[in-house]
Amino acid sequence: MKTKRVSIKDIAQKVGVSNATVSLVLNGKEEEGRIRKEVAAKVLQAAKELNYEPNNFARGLRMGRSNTIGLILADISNSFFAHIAFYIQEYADEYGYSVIITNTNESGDKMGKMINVLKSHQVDGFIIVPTEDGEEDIRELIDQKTPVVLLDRYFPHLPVSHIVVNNYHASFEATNLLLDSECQNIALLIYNNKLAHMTDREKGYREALVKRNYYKPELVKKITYNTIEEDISTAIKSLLLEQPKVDGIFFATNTISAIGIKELLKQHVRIPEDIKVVCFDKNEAFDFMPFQIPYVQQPIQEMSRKSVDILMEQIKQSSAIPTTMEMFASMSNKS
Amino acid sequence: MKTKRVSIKDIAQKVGVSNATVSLVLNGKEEEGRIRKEVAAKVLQAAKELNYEPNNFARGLRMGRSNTIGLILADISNSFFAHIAFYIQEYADEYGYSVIITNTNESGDKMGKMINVLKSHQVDGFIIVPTEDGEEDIRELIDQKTPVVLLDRYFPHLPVSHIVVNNYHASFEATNLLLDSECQNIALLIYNNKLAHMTDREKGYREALVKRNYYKPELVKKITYNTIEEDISTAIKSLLLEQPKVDGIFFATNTISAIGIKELLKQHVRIPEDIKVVCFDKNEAFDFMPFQIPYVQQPIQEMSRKSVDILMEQIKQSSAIPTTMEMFASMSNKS
DNA sequence: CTGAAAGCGCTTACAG
DNA sequence: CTGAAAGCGCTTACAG
Repeated sequence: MKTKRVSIKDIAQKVGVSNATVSLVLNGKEEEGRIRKEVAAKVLQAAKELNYEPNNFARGLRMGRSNTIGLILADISNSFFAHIAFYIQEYADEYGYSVIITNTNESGDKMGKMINVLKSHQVDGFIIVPTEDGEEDIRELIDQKTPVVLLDRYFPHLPVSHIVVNNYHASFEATNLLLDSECQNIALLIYNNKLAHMTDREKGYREALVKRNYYKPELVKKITYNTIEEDISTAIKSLLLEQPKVDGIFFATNTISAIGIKELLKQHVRIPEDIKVVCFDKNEAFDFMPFQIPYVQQPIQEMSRKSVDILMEQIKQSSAIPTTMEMFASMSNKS
Repeated sequence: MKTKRVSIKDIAQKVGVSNATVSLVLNGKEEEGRIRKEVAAKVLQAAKELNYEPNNFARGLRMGRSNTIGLILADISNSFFAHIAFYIQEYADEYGYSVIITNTNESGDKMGKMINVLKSHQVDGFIIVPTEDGEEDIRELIDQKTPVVLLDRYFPHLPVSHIVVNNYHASFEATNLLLDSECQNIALLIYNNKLAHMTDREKGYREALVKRNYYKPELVKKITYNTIEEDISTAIKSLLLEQPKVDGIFFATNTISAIGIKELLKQHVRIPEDIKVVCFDKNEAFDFMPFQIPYVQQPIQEMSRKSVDILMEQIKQSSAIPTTMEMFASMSNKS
């Protein structure tokens, strides 16, 4: 059994003042409440002695705010998102906010559920990496005027703040990198997924190739998240049979690249001699390769910070216009 | 501005019953409160129509429970811990609990701070991967009778539930694996850290070697977390100068192994021809190596589940005796 | 079978 | 400069 909580009342009794005075002092509003310095000191002293800890429930109930934000990630075990979680927590802390992190595993059902869980915890706002079929859930949040910022992914028709990289541009650059190294038959492995950040990536790839007349639709392989291993294996095998030979591959995500490169090695493809490779996002494993793998480097830290900043903005002034930030990624080999 | 919240009172008014009735129905206590079926149906109907969402603050304030547990990790960007977070969230959900995840980055100061943050959120209990200097903070929690379960690490003199693998045994086995492959000069890279799980690992290594008269203290290299890159690089370089030549290395953690292997490759050491390697915990990068790396495989999923089970036990029956579980890790190459 | 009422701990407008 | 009091939304013992 927890020992009985110490409440403001206990402090008030001990010092011999009213609850109001204690509350004012504890919240650093002595000025405003014009409390005498000595009284304030006594209160603080007593609070420390009694080991007082505020009850956030009572406070939240009264104030209608929780000083907590909900972070909904699509896959917490992906290092890209794990780092995002890490930074967001850091920055939120600077605002005096804590973060409840939850995970959807790319399931739309779970996203709806997580939103409800977090709502019932009275979070003041959301930072969400939405799932493919999550548009309706996000729309509901907006309708309810809940502060929300989307991160990494967005829905083009939804008036909601979002922080993303310019995926089109990043993919265009990544593809150009392959073109510049003399590749002519460049494949793309990408999720079979309607989210705009994904279609933007495909578009960047396509336009870079079209521009040089190298675009071949049959070299675009779509991967389904739930059957990722098999799909990638099948895709790679089929690409290796193509004529003329595939000499470059652009992997459109972190996870796809990890599995894809593994499969290439398994098929005894030499990188980069046989096939050159470019990836979206870094994978830790790249460090261990005997060859260098260029990748699109998203500014994770800045994205995290901005998403917190914008959310705080929205929480403060409740009528905020959606703010959108598109950041530019850099290529790992040029920095 | 958020649209005004729908409260129990609104439902009560709409249906024409009292708050009590609504509350009973909403909590599935119609039986207990012997509410008429029709009334219950009406209430549920109205709740749905009004889009009612319970206010957890009011509930928590009233009940003195939050149905939330606090998870404090030492390093959320380490995939070992990221997976733990993932599973704990899953299992907690089965109990109807949500999880607030926070991160200490191995800093004891931050751990104390996080405990306070979570307390102020009225979590019902803690699952903690403690930092080296966190013993006092944990002791305080115990003194306050707060339900707490330590995970992955523990303090031998603290009467507190903990779930760990038998680190001694796992390291003993790992070292034996090297011995069985004819290694005679086996080095250890391990954190310079007094936590029992670390010293147990060193002990397992040492005793396996002592038993065969191969123990050489100079082959044990201590790494400091904050200067990990330099320390490992220095350690590896110095090991490569040893005579007789080092022919095996045991890396005592996930992160150490990742950086250590990177350094070995950089020094053009061939694995396993020149030096055989065994690691504690899997690193994703291992999949990409042209060689197999045996590693100690902790039962992450079971550890996560047990830690939730035990915490729930403690939360329910508040006087619970500390429960300790020591699980056995397996070697990756034997399963 | 259902309602009226108390109270969880806090903050804040108001009165003095 | 400080206190008394209301009220946030819920649950639950009690009365009927």
